[in-house]
Amino acid sequence: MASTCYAMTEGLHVMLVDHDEENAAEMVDLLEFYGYKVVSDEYNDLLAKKALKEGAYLFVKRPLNEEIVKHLWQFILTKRIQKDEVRKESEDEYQMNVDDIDKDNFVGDNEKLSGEKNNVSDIEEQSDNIHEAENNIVSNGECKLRRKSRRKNSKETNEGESQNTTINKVVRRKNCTKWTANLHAKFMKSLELLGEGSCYPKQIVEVMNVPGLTRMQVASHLQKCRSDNWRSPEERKYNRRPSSNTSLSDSQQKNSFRKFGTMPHFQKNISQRNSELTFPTLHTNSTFVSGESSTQEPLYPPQFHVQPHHLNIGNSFNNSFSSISYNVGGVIQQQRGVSFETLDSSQQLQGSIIGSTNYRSDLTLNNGDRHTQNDYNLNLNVPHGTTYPGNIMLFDIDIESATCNKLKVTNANFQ
DNA sequence: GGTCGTATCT
DNA sequence: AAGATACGAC
Repeated sequence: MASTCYAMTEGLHVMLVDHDEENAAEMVDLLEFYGYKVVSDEYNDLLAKKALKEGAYLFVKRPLNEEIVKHLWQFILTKRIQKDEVRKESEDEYQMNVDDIDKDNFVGDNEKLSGEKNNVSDIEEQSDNIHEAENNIVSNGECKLRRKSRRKNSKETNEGESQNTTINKVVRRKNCTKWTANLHAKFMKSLELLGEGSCYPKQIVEVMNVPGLTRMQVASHLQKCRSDNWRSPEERKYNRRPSSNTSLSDSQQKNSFRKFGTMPHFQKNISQRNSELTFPTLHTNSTFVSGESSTQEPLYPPQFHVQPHHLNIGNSFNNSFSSISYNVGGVIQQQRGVSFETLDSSQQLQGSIIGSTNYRSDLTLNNGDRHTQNDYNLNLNVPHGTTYPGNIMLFDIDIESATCNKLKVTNANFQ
């Protein structure tokens, strides 16, 4: 690789989709020369605006100028640095709170956290989602250890060997997950999919397929919903509920027997909320480099429309997407375990070629032999005998982390 | 040892 | 009061 910027572009996985195979091949060559994978198509100001608004890092007019390609990484890196700084600030704030609480009790744990922070600051190798996930994992792990430790100490206390276990009683609360209407809608839809009697937190987490969202968080939310003690932020804003008569009192809960896998009984506004899950649609050809969405924004799936022959291009990025499997010409069916992105895409974009990326922890989404656990799936579902005008999008995909779902890529429709 | 539902905490 | 955590049960 002759480029001096190769060191900077090497870690950036960019995906190119173009209807013009020949042109795409050239672009691939050029971008690969600089360590990317890429594309381009018609330039459109409105589309550019929307793409940028939707989180694209850069909207590039075709043909790609070599200088732009050469320095493409700077746009991505700038965004990443900005996001990293914001994240670091919030983490510092969080760390201050933790220090206030823990001071002397959890020196070891704080050191552990500091280690995490060092990793977090490494923007070349890490991304937001994986950080959230890791933080959760660490947090949960610590929680479990604390719990076991407390149980053990409790046991010891009962046996008269230890007298003071309060040192382990310090609780470090992690940052709260904001259950937005959108996230809740996803949650509710997963409940619908799983069905009455099968609504278990673990399954819900898997179906929701939201990176960083933990089973415990879902369980907590499920508890709130089952007792009808959760309202969307909008509802909270406009009508404050008088002290609850609707939810079960503690004594009532104690007296009732455990019901496993039950679905929350309240279903209001589900359809309305579901509408928030529809994805932005563009009706022009496009070329853009995708960015990442913030954690609080709706999780739009990466979607793209390609011609079947783009799979040839796909082969060109096979090498760099070794963990990605392709499912060509398949029909997306509603089935347990399939993420909503796929379901919604199939429902909304019938007859279209749909590509979506999904990060799943342990569920198999397609029949691809190359699918392995903890991999990304890239499904290109292409109706047979259909041709489409071209479209080009650039995805910034970090294979080493769970960034895929955070990519907010505006899909485009071609008629 | 993992997950569940419920109780309790912040 | 939302969301995290603790905890006993399975």
